[in-house]
Amino acid sequence: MAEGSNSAMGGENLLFLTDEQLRKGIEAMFFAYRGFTADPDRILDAHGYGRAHHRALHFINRTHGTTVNNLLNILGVTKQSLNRVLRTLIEDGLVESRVGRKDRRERNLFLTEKGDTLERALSEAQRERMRAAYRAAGPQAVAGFRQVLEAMMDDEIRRQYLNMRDRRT
Amino acid sequence: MAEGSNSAMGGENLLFLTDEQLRKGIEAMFFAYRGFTADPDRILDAHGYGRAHHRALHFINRTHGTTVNNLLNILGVTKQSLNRVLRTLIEDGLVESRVGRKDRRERNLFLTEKGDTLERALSEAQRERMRAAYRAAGPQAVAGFRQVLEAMMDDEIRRQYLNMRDRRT
DNA sequence: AGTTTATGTCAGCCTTGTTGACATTCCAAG
DNA sequence: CTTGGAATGTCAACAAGGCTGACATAAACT
Repeated sequence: MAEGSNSAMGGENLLFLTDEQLRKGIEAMFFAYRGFTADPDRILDAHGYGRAHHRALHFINRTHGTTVNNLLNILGVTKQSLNRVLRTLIEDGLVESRVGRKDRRERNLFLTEKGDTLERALSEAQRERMRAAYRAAGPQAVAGFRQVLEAMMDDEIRRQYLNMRDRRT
Repeated sequence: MAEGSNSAMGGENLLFLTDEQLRKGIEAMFFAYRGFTADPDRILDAHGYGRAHHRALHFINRTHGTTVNNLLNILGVTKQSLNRVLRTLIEDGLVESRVGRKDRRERNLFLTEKGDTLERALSEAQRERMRAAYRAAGPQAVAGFRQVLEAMMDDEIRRQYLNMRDRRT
């Protein structure tokens, strides 16, 4: 089923992909990712946090009340690594960890107002860059952008990604 | 094609960009980048190298005979950091450092055959994923993908990126 | 001759990833 | 009710790869 999608373009020539073009795409990913993280990095730095904190804040905000285990799966790091970050966020009063009501072994994670404020600042910086890029590239491009990115994810991850709010545009 | 993309082409054009959509794009970047680096990471690991080595190999291959300084600009790290990586690559016989002919203070960097072999293995893994993603998404999407990524880079970087072989598709 | 540039290198620090070991809590199956 | 195992937290140790600062050379420039 994955095949046959080509026909969509009226039998158009199906991607002549030279190594050159592919390498160019690879470089585009590399450089764009740098830009993508540059703005939040500056804000984080001013607060004494790193990218790991940003990721935690982002996904806690995304899925209010998520458990630690769920967060581990999404982030793809070890619990020890996440825990270090999480601990400082909790100590600093950005994140609240509540004992689960159904299963009291679990902890449900929430942003405090303070945490929400920082998350908002970080994501606003990032959204602003994304918005600008989208504007510069146009609507057609935006659709293509998402399609390629999604196709590039590992299967397991893509499922999680698609299940995260907003199913399909 | 129906030019102008959407319907509205008037003044404040197109793109209703909800925060939701922007956040979704941000997550797509995050997850896709993970997939993007997953395959090379496995190969690198087997050789006892890390992502930093991959980046060095990639750009030395891209611009044969580049100087250390040039590489520093492209990679955006300190010379100490690059040097650590470069030293092991030279010691292991993957990279050759020749004294500059015009200016003998400079070192020109080249991949040895061994270095070329590894670079090829790494980039082939990455190109394969990129190729698959492109195929799955279609030609339109590919163009859009590159456009958005380029718009997302910092200006300075974008210039370097565009000047790197293959000027514009 | 004196200054600047390109590179290398030593030392030390930080973040964020890893493993392994172990304690605690507490759900759920027997 | 006991117990196995899941979910979580935490301690310790280590590695990669960023960073800064200081200093050494050699070559080029003025």
